[in-house]
Amino acid sequence: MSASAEKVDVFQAIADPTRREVLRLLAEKELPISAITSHFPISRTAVVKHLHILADADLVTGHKVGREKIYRLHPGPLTEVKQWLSFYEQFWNNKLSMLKHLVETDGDTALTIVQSEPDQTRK
Amino acid sequence: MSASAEKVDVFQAIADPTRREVLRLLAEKELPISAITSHFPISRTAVVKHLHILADADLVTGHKVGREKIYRLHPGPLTEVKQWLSFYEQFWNNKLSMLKHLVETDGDTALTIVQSEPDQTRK
DNA sequence: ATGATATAACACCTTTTGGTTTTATGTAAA
DNA sequence: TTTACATAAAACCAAAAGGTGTTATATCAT
Repeated sequence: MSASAEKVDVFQAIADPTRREVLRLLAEKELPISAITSHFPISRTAVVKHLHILADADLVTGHKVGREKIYRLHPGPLTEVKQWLSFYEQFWNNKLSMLKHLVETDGDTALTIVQSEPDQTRK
Repeated sequence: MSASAEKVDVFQAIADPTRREVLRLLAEKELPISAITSHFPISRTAVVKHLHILADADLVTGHKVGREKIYRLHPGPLTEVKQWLSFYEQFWNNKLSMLKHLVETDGDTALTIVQSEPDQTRK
């Protein structure tokens, strides 16, 4: 519920490389707009727009100190991304990923496991 | 190195809700374009564009079988997102996050811990 | 061969995005 | 009280995003 309160999706907020870089900067320490701007080749106005988007996604918060507006990282919403990702981790954590997921979620799957006899041709 | 080979950033690829839904569908099983389209209220052409973006981000692969083009999930590039996220996990895993990160990464930080004298005005 | 199906390739449209410059406002310092 | 600084707000712009419809091509089934 900042100035705009327009609810930006966190996935969209982190889609832009400049905004990700802003988050990285703020991870080190909170910074006023001018300090953030000095790290980029773009105008202050453009940086402010990015900050508003990040604020609307609740990824940063800003508070005024004197004539400066200090922005601070607020990483909470990133948990949504983490949760989303966790669903896909099963697909690279083991080779049987697809099959495993099918078995676990689709009760109607008729899955026949063919148990091979021990190889008696050897020895 | 698909048809377009235009290298789409994975963060941008997953920014769109429709594309995330496509990934979720393909997580269950590989599907032809028509089957994917039937899950959305948008045109086939629009779906194909989303698939191309996902393919350019290497998140899906497509192969032709007869007259159908079958798309399959290829979750590998999501590790990039996971790595990016892991950097920020420290910020919600413990309360001292900001300070801890500063101490660990900035060797030049002159951090003075002011040890207060026991309060002798009391008692 | 013919017709239905599945995709591909275009051309086009509207809204959003990421950027600019300009103008105004509040605060600190001389 | 000027002057400089830091931000805010507004108008504007080009390009990209997300969508549409049309047309063409390849394949499967009759």
